Amino acid sequence: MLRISKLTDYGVVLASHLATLDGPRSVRELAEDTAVPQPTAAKVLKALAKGGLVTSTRGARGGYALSAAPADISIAQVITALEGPIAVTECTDETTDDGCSHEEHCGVRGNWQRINGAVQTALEAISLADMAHRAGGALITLSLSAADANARLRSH
Amino acid sequence: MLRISKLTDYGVVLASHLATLDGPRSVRELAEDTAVPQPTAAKVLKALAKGGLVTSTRGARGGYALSAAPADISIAQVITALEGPIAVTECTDETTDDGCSHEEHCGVRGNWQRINGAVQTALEAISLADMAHRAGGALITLSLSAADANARLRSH
DNA sequence: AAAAATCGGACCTGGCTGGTCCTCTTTCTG
DNA sequence: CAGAAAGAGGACCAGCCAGGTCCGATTTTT
Ligand code: SF4
Ligand code: SF4
Repeated sequence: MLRISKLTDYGVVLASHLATLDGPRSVRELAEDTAVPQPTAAKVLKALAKGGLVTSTRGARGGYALSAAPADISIAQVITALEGPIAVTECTDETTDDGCSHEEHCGVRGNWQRINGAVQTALEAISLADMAHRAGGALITLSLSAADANARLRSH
Repeated sequence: MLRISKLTDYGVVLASHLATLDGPRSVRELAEDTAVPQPTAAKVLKALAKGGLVTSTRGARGGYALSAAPADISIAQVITALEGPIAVTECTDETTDDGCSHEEHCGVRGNWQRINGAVQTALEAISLADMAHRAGGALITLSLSAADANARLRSH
C-alpha cells in the first residue's frame, strides 16, 4: 500500500489548514475545523511543534501557528516530523544503522535509493501553500528519461 | 517513513533476480541466491504467482519463472500483488470504501490523490529489467510544472 | 485566584507484519 | 509403480506499533 500513517495525514491536514490562517489558533478550534478528534489533533500538533514546524504559545489565548510562510514548509517536512525520515525501504534509512542484513549483495538496493530520492524530492517540492489550495498549485509530473537520469547522477 | 513492507521488498528482490535468469528455478535455489529465508521466499513467490506475475511449475524439477519479459513487468505490479493497490492515503484506496470519515470537507484530499497518481505512474514506469541492472536503466526525475500538471489533469 | 491553554508523558488495545510450519497435490525419475 | 522433489494452500503465532485516550504539571491571561 505504501501508505503514510493516519497521524501523518492528519498532520498535513492540520498544517494545511493552518496555512489558510494567519494568527495562532487553539487546538479545540483547529480540531473542530478539520473534524479531527481533539486529543489526536493535540498529539499531532505537539509532534509538529517538536519538529519546529509550528510555534506554540501557552496559556490562555494560546495556540498553534505556522513557524514559517506556508510556501516555505514542505509536506516532506511534515512527514519527517511525524514519522521520521522518508525511507521507502529499510536500507534507505540512514539514521538507523539498518536492519536489513544482506544489503551487501543486494542488487536492487541502489535503484531503491534512487527511487527514494525521487520521492523525497517530490515531496519536498510540495508546499503547504500548494496543498491548502484546492486543485491548486504545482503538481508532480514524472518523466522517465535516461539522459536526465544520468545527468542527475553525475550532478551528485 | 512511507515504507513498503519487507515482504514486498523481498518480492522485488526475488523478481529482479528472476529477471536475470531464463528458466524456472526452485524456491531453494532462489532463496540461496538472494539470501532470503526459504519459507519467507516461498510465501512471497506464492503471492506473486497468485498475482499472475510469475508462473509456477509443480512437481520435481519445478519452480518459478517470470510470466513475461522483465521489461514488461513493473515494480508497481509487484507491490500491488504483495500488498494491494498503491494508496498513499486512505482515501486514495478505491477498493475499500474507505475508512476516512470526513473526506467530504477535506481540502487536501484532491492533492493527495494527485500525488498518489504521480507515485503510481513512477512505479509503473520502472521495470524489473531496470531494477535488475545495477545502477542501470531509467530513473525517475521529477519536474514541477503547472503547465504539465494541468495538461495531465485535462487528459484524464 | 481562577480560567484557558499547552507540555510531556504514560497508557492501552487491536490489527498487522514478519515469519514458521504442516498437510495435500502434482510431477518427474528410476 | 514407488518414491522423491517441489509447489499450493492454509493455519498459526509472537511482537510490534499505529491509533487513540487521558492525566497531571506548567504557563499565561483575565
Ligand atoms: S538492501 Fe536490498 S533487501 Fe535490504 S532493504 Fe535494501 S533493497 Fe531491500
Ligand atoms: S480524505 Fe483527507 S483526511 Fe481522509 S484520508 Fe484523504 S487526505 Fe486524509
